[in-house]
Amino acid sequence: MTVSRRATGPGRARGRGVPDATVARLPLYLRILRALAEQGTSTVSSEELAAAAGVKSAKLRKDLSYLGSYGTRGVGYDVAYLVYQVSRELGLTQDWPIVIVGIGNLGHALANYGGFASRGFRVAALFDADPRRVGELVEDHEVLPMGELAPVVGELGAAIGVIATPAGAAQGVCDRLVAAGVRSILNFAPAVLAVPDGVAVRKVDLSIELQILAFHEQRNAVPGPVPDGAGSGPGELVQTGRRSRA
Amino acid sequence: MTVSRRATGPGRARGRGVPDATVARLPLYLRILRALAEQGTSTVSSEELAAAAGVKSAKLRKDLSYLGSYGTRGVGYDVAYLVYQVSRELGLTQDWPIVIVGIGNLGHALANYGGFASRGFRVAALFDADPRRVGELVEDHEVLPMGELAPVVGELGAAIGVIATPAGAAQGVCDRLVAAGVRSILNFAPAVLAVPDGVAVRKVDLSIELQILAFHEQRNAVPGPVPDGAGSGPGELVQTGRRSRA
DNA sequence: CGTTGTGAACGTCTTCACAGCA
DNA sequence: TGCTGTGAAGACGTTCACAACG
Repeated sequence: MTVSRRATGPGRARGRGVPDATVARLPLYLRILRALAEQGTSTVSSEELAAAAGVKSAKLRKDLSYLGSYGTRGVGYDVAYLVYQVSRELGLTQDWPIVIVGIGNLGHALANYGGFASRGFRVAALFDADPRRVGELVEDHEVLPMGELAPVVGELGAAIGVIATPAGAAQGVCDRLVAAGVRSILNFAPAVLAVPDGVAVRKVDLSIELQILAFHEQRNAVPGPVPDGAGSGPGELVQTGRRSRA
Repeated sequence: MTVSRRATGPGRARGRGVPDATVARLPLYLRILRALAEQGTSTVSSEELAAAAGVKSAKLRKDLSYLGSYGTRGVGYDVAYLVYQVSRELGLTQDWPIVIVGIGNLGHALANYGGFASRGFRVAALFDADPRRVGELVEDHEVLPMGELAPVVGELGAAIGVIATPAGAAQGVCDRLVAAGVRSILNFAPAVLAVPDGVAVRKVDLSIELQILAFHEQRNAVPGPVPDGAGSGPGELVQTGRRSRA
């Protein structure tokens, strides 16, 4: 499914073709590796790194093995080297200008979010359809009218767009982003977007997340103590039980 | 993994034990069903509903089959009835008071987010550690100091907590929420949380979402036109290609 | 000796294809 | 006839267990 090249014959190819599930975990590993680097740790074992990420060590080793053989047996992984390799695999060695459409409460929060810049993402332009919001200054950026979207996206070479509009406006905004050349979209609007082949969409739906938790609560409220163990991964329903500090 | 009861012997049990992947899609189906109901549609086929959700019809039918046999062969599903059944399965027939900790940009946006109320979630209290924010009025709620967390959570009977603090504060806030009786946590802080067994955590990491899109961009930039088809589901890397309107 | 890297087993999720029913 | 519900097959992801190796 999706987008990664499942390559060369059986058993997944040499180097190319990182599984989706692995790609979804790499940013987490990267965050932890960076924290380790900052605190001066130069080497880390799969056991330690896995514990910090909340996954099993075998999973972590298999994930990293798709990128190459970057560890040293009997020793572990060199933190700085691994940071570089993971960053490169994710395409974070370059700068990604992003545009945000819909500068309401959420759009504001996203425009101000500090976590982007440190990962190679630069909020390059903000757009809103509401004339009353156009011209407003948000974090060094003037909110632009929708008419400016195509020319500005083209000029910036922005490949990633964020939709933070109401649901009703999302598809129209999506179409305009795609027409302007955006090929990756992060959608916060509670709407299913239709896009042409070759355009990637990821969605974040806050209400859906809560509903999944409600399911957990309801199921747990009925029978008594929780009967299961922990699990991990991006597709998992919920994470439960992580005894000690990460 | 996780939390749902995988029950009664082989082949998954009668009625009980909805797979995680299915649970994660139910809120999406529910949203579409509600929209259909509002526009007066009384019956829908698996094909139509699946198209609107961006999944294959067989997947949708299998998903719904875990809840019971609520369709009519040769006809389809009764929209209103299905809305009720899905809501019940998700535990949305009751009201869920939620508390939000960390009323910065994101916390503000969450407190104001309209999508919660319509799904049975009620923002019941807001907390912040910063004395300058305490007392502030956000959407009918006065921001409370952290000292109030335990008593207020207990009084409200809040089972779901949202963490929107900086990463460094997340684990401490999490511990206090758990101590106060919260059993489900939605974490927006970029931190891996350690929780005791029986507490469910779901995380939303905005920066991770962008990094996954960056991976897609980088991979696509190299070889040329996108070589794959579409896919769907909550664990998927990215959704690509959804030709027509949903 | 300790830790990585990985083949093989296992479990889960998706898709196919069609039997079964209204 | 048309659509649902589902067994079976296949794809994917995780875990185990150990060979390979610094």
